[in-house]
Parts: sequence; C-alpha cells; structure tokens
Amino acid sequence: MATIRDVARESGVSVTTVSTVLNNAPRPVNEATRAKVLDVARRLHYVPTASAIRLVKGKSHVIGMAFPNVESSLVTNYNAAKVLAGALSVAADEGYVVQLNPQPWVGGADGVSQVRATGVDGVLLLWPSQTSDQTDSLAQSGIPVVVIAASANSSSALTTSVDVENVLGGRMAAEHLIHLGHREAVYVAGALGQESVHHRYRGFCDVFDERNLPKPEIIGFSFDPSAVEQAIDAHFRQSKNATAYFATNDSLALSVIRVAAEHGLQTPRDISVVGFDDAPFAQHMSPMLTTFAVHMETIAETAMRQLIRLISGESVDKVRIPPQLVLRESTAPARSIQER
Amino acid sequence: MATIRDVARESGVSVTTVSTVLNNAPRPVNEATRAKVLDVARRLHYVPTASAIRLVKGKSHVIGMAFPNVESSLVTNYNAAKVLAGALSVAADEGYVVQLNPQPWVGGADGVSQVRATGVDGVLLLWPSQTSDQTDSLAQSGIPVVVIAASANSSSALTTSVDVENVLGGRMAAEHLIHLGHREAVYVAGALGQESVHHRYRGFCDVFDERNLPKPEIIGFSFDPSAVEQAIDAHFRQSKNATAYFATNDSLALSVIRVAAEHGLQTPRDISVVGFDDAPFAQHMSPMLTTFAVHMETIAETAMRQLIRLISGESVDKVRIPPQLVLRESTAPARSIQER
DNA sequence: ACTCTCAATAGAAACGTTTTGCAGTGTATC
DNA sequence: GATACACTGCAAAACGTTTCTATTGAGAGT
Repeated sequence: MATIRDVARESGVSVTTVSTVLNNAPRPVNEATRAKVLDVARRLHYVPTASAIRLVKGKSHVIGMAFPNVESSLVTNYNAAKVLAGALSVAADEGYVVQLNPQPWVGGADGVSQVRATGVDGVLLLWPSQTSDQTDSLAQSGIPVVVIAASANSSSALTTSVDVENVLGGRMAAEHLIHLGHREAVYVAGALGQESVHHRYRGFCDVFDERNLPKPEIIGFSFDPSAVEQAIDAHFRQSKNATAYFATNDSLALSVIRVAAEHGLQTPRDISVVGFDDAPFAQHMSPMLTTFAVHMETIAETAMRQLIRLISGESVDKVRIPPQLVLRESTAPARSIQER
Repeated sequence: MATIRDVARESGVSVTTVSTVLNNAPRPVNEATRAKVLDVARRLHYVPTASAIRLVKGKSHVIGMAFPNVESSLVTNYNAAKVLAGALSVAADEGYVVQLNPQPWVGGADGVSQVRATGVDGVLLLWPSQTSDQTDSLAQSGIPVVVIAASANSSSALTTSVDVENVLGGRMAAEHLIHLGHREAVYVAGALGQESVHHRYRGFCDVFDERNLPKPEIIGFSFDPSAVEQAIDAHFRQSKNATAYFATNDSLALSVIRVAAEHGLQTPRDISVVGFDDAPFAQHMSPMLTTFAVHMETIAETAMRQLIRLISGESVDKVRIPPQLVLRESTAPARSIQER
C-alpha cells in the first residue's frame, strides 16, 4: 500500500503539497506540480488511509445504527429494511457511511462504551423499548443520537427523535370509524410496553371523548400471537356490542378479523377493523385491510438528516410524521345491532 | 474525551502500563497497579479511540457489504435482509462490525478506491451481475472479497464465493418432474444475465439428456414483469404440449401459473410448475408453490466466516450450498395429453 | 533600493494508540 | 558477594494523515 509519503517522494514534493493537491485545499499550488502529483498518485494506486484521516480529524463520518434486537428485527420486520434504505440513501448523499451495530442495543454504560468503541459520529436508534437513560448516557459522552419511531424524552441538545404522529393516527382512526356511524369501539393494544401504543390509544379515545361517545375498551396485552388471539377470543365471548376495532398493527387486525369470524361476525359486514403499518399482506388479505401507511423511508431519511445536523453542531427539533389512512375493504358503514 | 495519557497521569503510571492493563496484554503487571488503572479508567469514562487503534494496528475489524443496487435490493429483496442478519450474527461473534456500502457497487478502479477509502478489512459482495474484474481489482489491492450468491471466477487467493448449488437445483427439479411422469419441460429463464440462471438450466437439461428425453425449451429473457408475461403468453399461444415448467424464481413461476390459466391450463391439473427461492408468497398462493428453499442466512454466515478466514491469511475454498426442494401443490403426476 | 505582498513549497507538530527495547528493582543460585 | 533472572515499569518510535508555521523568491508599490 502506497502512503502519502511515497507519493511525495515519487513526485519530488513535500507531503504537505500532496495532501493539498489531493484534497484540493484552498492553497495555491503550481499547475504543473498539481498534475505531477495527481499522476503519481494514480500510478501508485494511492488511496488515503481512513483511520489516519479519522484520527487527525477527530471525525469518522460513520454513523451507527442500533436495532433493539438484530436478528428478528431485520428478518421479521419489513420496516427495518425500509429504514435501512432511507438512512442509506441520505448517508450516501451526505458523505456518511452506515455501520450496523452487531449487538442488539443495550442501554447503560456498557452499551455506550460498546458504541463509542466503534468510533461512530452519531447513532440512529430504532424503536428502542425505553429511550431515556440510553440516549442520555450516549449524549453525555458527546455522541448525538436520533431515535426512530419512538420519542426521545431526553433534555440533551444532542438527542432528538423522529416518529410517527401516533396520537394523530389514533384520532384519524376514530374519526373514520365514527364517520361511518360506529359508536362503540375497541382498541386492540397488543403489548403495552411501547409508547406508540399509548399514543394511538390516547388519540383514539380523545375523539370519542370529545364527541361524548363511550370510551373505547382496550384489549390484548402481549405480542405473542396465541396469547393475543386468546384475549380477543375472550373479548368476543363476553360481548359482541362493539362494531369498530382499531388495532395497533396489522397482524393484530388480522387476528381480530379471524377470531371475529369464528364468532360469526364478518368483516366488514358486522364489524369494521382498522390496522396500523400497512404491512405487505394488508392488501392481499381478504377483506383487504384498511390501515395506516407510515412512510418509514421518509422517517429514516429525516432522522438521518437530523442526525447529521446534530453532528455538525446545529440544534434540531423533534419531528412527527403523520401516518396516512389507507382505505380498503375492512371498514364499512355501521349497521345497527338490531339489523344483524 | 479522556485519552490514555489522562488515565496514565491520573493513575501515576506510564501510558505503556495503562495500555497493557486495558488490553490485558501478556506482560506482568502488579495487581495493585492494575486495579488502580482500571479504577481510574472507569472513573474517567475512558474509551479508546477506534481510529488510533486501527491506525497503529493496520486493521479496522470492519467488513463492508456491497449491494449491486442499494435501494431496491434492500427493500424489494427479502433475501437481502436474511443475508444481513446472517452476516451480522457471525460478525458479532468474531468481533467484527458490518458497514454498508452507501453506493451501489460499481466495479473498476473507482469502485475499488471507494471501498478502500472506507477502510474495511474485507468485502461481502451480494449477487453482483458480473464478478470477475470487480473482485480481481479489489483483491489486487489486497482486500479479500467473498461473493454471495454468484460465483467468483477469480484466481486470486483473496477471493472466493459462497453460492447456491444451482446445477444441483436444476437436476433436482428435473428429477422431481420426470419422476412425476412429465416428459416435455420448459425452463422459464427470465433474464439471462445472471449465471445462476444458466447453471440451473444446465442441471435441468443434463438430467433430461441423460434420460434421453427431449431437451427442455427455454423462454423469457427479461425480469421486467410485463415482458416476461408476454413471452410466456407467446409460448402458450404456440404450443401446449409441455406439462412441466421450471422457473428461475417464484414470481416467474407465479406468472406461468397465471398465464397458463388464461390459456385454460390449470395447475397442477394440466401442468406442473416448480419455482425457485421459496419466496414468502409461495406458501400463500393458490396452488401453493413447489419450489426450492435456499437458506440465505446460512449462506451469509458461511460467507462471513470465509471472509474472516481470508482476512487472517488462511486460504479457503468455494462453498456451494444445496437448495432444498419444498414439495407443495403446484406439481402433480402428469396426465397424458389425450386425457386432457 | 527597500519593504510588502503573495504564490509556492517545506518542515514539523499533532492526533491517540500499540509495541519495542531498555532499565531499574529485588530474589534466588552458585 | 557476584551472577542471573524474573518482575515491573518507562521512554520513544511508529502508524498515515492534516495543519500550522516557516521559508524562499518574485513582482509591485513607494
């Protein structure tokens, strides 16, 4: 491997000059010299050593992406791929490189050293279960963090988040269903750990509340498929008065539709179901699912841009991207209970 | 940011000693000293600077992954996610970090400088369209490359590949169909650029040849969906004698089934269709598709291991992973043409 | 003729590590 | 009472860059 010194020697100039030419730094260099250096550099296949540059510049131009849990996230979750694509495209434009955290993200001091040890300039954190302490500790050690699809409630100026506007999503779902004439609704929550679940529920309830309609019931406390289906089954066994269901994600919506059918309730004839995420299968199932599309690529792009701003010392605000209601077949005007 | 010098000063020892302790290098250090150093390091939140270490060691412990074309590959291709997951898990075990090439992989000198400039120790190249010159140029500059799902026909000791055993796949498909009584077969190739297509066709034909059966026809010359469907349509318009179809991937197989239906040929009643890849939809379509599962995660894991071997100077051989025939509903015993 | 500016280049320090060679201690061996 | 030999530690070189501070010579202004 040729070094800058080799190039300097071979072209008969100083190392400084070579560096100046190669980076075309704002410094006068004789045209002949410049040409000579460029020529020699090409001939020797000179490529500057990344680590040397990073060392002297104190910047790596690498940003790290941390998943809550690598294997399953990437494979299971089609969103991860979209986030990756979005982040990557912006990174490419801005001269950054994306590095995947090999370990699932763990908070605390260990996690921080782990991340710092890889020498990244900033971190993109994907939907971590709890954010506060984790981002804080990174921010404390001077590494900017942008949280994707969860909210960073840190006060640090080095931290922000880009998330789906979940409360709005909940409101939109409620408005859509109420507009169709539904009055009694159920929110299918799945696990309650994630904050997005709460926000959607809040938005959902708020609208019912504002219209003086009964507060939606909430069911389901786990993302484990069988447990959820059991919870849904228990719900239907107990009451079939509700005509509107809003699920925290599309698989839950699917479960609702399936279990409802077992109880003789057809979608959308008897109940209307709204999902969230617009998963690929949402438009292939029958009935096709009304759900919310969240443009993950946009979110990731935004997050990456914010992160780069943070890295360059600018201060940024939280961003909330509104989801889009995708109207399909699983919602329809409510029929009164008597009609059934 | 505390440096090693700060730790040394604070603990009243030399930099050497700190380094020795922190890396627990094979050098005697007094227990008291060791404890002191460790304590101070923790107190100062000392984390060694990656670039400094990489510079002095001449190794980054970073391996780069290059996609032929980032956006579409990652999102469209569910295989990319699996490869990523496999590569990542091995990397984590072996103390490596994975970095995504922001630019789609381009061969030639430019591509090489681009990759070298990021300071990776090795490269995982995902199904590049043509491999030879590209891997060679990287290998020439001393960077090991492992090609995934394509064959590296480079002679360099720094290059190898891990691929699906495509010829075997073709043979298995042929044997399965012949075993079901089919005699006249068609290979639906899609684009002919990729070498996997040729290998599968070769294996497929070989078996028919060995059994003295008519050589399978080959149709389709593009991955563009509409063009392919047109080609398939043209085929059926011309002849309906064949009873067995082997497609290069599952979407092509799907197209065959759909177009055949338009021509009054039902699968598997009238024709049998075998796909390749075991795409997610293969088991949700109707009829469920008989196809080949390729365990991409295993391939990626193997590739990563081979790459790490190459990096440590060992020499490795090409690896071929056999695909697995997944029997489902789209293949059935052949009925004679008269019966139809 | 004398300074001033500016183009063009060079020398050397700095970045934060690891690693090599060397130099003090004691302690056991003859 | 030396000689050897662990044991412990230090100073300094090296890694490959960038960047700051000269230094030289030539033309311009006075």
